[in-house]
Amino acid sequence: MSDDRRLAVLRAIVQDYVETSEPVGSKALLERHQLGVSAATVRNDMAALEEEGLIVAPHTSAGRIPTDAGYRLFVDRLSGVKPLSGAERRAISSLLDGAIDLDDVVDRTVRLLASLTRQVAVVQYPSLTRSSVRHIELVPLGGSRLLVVLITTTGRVEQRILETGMDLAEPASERMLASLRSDVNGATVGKTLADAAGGLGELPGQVDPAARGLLAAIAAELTEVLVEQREERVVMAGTSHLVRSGEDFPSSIGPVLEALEEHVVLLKLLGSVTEQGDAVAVRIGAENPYAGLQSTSLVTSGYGSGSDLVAGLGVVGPTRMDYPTTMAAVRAVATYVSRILTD
Amino acid sequence: MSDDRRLAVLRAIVQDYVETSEPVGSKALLERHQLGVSAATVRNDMAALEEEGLIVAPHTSAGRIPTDAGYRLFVDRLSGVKPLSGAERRAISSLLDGAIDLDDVVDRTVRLLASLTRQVAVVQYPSLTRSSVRHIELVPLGGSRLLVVLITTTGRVEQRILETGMDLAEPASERMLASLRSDVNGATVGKTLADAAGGLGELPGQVDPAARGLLAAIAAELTEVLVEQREERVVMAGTSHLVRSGEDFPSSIGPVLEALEEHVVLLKLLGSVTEQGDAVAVRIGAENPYAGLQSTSLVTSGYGSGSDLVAGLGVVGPTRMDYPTTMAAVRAVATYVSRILTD
DNA sequence: GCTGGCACTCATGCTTGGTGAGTGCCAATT
DNA sequence: AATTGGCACTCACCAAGCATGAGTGCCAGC
Repeated sequence: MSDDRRLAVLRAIVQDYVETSEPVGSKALLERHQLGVSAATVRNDMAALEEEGLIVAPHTSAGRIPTDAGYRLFVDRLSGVKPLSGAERRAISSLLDGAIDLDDVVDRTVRLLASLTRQVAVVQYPSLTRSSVRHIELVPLGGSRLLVVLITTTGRVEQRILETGMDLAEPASERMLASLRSDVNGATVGKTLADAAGGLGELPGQVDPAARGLLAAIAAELTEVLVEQREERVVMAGTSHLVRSGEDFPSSIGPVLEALEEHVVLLKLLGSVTEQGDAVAVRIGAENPYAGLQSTSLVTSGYGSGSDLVAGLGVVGPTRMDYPTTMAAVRAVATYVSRILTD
Repeated sequence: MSDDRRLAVLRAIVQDYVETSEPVGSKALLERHQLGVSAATVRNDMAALEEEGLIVAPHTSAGRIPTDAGYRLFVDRLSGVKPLSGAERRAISSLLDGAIDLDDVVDRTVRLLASLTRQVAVVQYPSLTRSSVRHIELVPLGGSRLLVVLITTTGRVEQRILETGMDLAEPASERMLASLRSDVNGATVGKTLADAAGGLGELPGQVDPAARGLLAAIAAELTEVLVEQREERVVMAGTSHLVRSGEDFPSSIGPVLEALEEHVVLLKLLGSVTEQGDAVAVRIGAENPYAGLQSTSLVTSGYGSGSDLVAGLGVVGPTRMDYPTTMAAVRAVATYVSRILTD
């Protein structure tokens, strides 16, 4: 019994099932693929594949559909990554090249990915923890309020408003603020965000005692932004594509939508991806730890400027998904966005 | 024939249909409401209501359901606004009081509104056009790039990065920047955003000729932010609730999701609302100009700090909606958020 | 103007029987 | 030992038929 042919049968089953969304039987397989053997032989192979847990029959007299494990094998060993068409490449570059700032890049990316894959696209904002400080600005507002602005190398801007309890309009305060500004910048600029938080901690000894209270407040605020990275954001597009592939979800798309709205979940999923380098990662069905996403697959990739990956992006869809095409699209978009961010 | 009773019948039909989501017949009506007349009489009234286009029968031997016009009449004349329960009030205040900054307020508001109404909630960020300038800051980045930060009275921060084409690290540039900073602020602070754009236009005559080019670039950038308000943002939550009420949509929830993803559409809808003061506005079914939302209703309200309304928030759901409760929730959340923003 | 009664309509749900896709197994062939 | 053709068998699916009953419109009487 040839292992090769069995795998060829699995590949054919996955391809047909993805295309037709109907369980595929031995006869249909023979018509659409040149396997060079008879239907009975294919049936024997299918029985073996079912034995190994790679395919199942939804009911007695129906064809087979791949299991999660079947898709996994397909992705790992049976599918090349389909190259994108020229039109698709052009669409990517022309759309993303028109972006005017970081928000716009992210927005265009997520929409592009959604329409390219016809699936739900998710893009994480370039993460704070992996970028470094470019500038910190202190801006006195009216009265005693102080605006703290943090600018990162990835072009992201974070701001917090701080109640200082002292009158910032006084000349003394202004001078103090100016020196604080240069001290804080000196202690942080160029460092990664985690290091910068440390740098701030060592500062108090060197500054004017009168400014210490203020510095402490500023440091606390910045540390919160820097370390706790509360503000990690994701954007999403293409949720309406879920409806189209609604039959693929056993119960309903409700739980899926709920899971997707829980941004914390998405961040976890994308976050774990960036640790794997910039390769496209695929998580299939129950490989996924979150209840609402048990019958979905994720195709994700890290992206970012230069060599350090700062965030993840990807696509969420039914396990019955055209993996080669989706993986190609995710990879292409990730590399293109990375290139744009590097400039 | 008593007009009053006919309207009472309409009210009863709307209430029952909203609750049971099934066409309501004359018999069911008698059981659940004390109308003091017989089924036959109710049937006569229903025939009259159908004549007026307020209700329809989906097919011959079924009860009646309200038309858009029927809901309209119900909302305008037949429904009080249901007061919120104490628990709901407490939930609103405790949840929103915990917010730490503007982003967080908006985020919590939209989630709160979604879970309170069990519908899709939409919240527009406080609009630029209706707030005024609190501060403008110019921050030189590395090389020749300049960061322009705009802070509004509503606490919103907008930033743009500008390629100036000159070396900003030079002492001369620094001095120039300092004077520009005060000039620009002098010409804009305290003005509404539209007026501020005008103020910037009059500035060039008064400044150092060497700085004119830079000023023009800054002014152009700010004008874009100020006037074109490109960055108006909306956030959304509770899309999974659409699935639950899926049967209420004739075709599918697909088009609805698509329309909701088109933020421009949402902005238009919410924008037109703020012109009507802070009353709760209801748009029912086909009253709505957008194709995807023809079978949905919107319940919206303006909100904002003090007397000037700066943005809209609301709820999107099927026309078969519990209007009194939804309107109460929207109103309560709008007033509470307004109060928070005013502090 | 209201009511009870009555004939009529028609969506819905259930049962029934037919159809066919697909399978598993076996004996024959290479 | 692997492959193949043949064959009996299983069920999901569909369409038709039928019963049910909710709901209606209309009419004659109060």
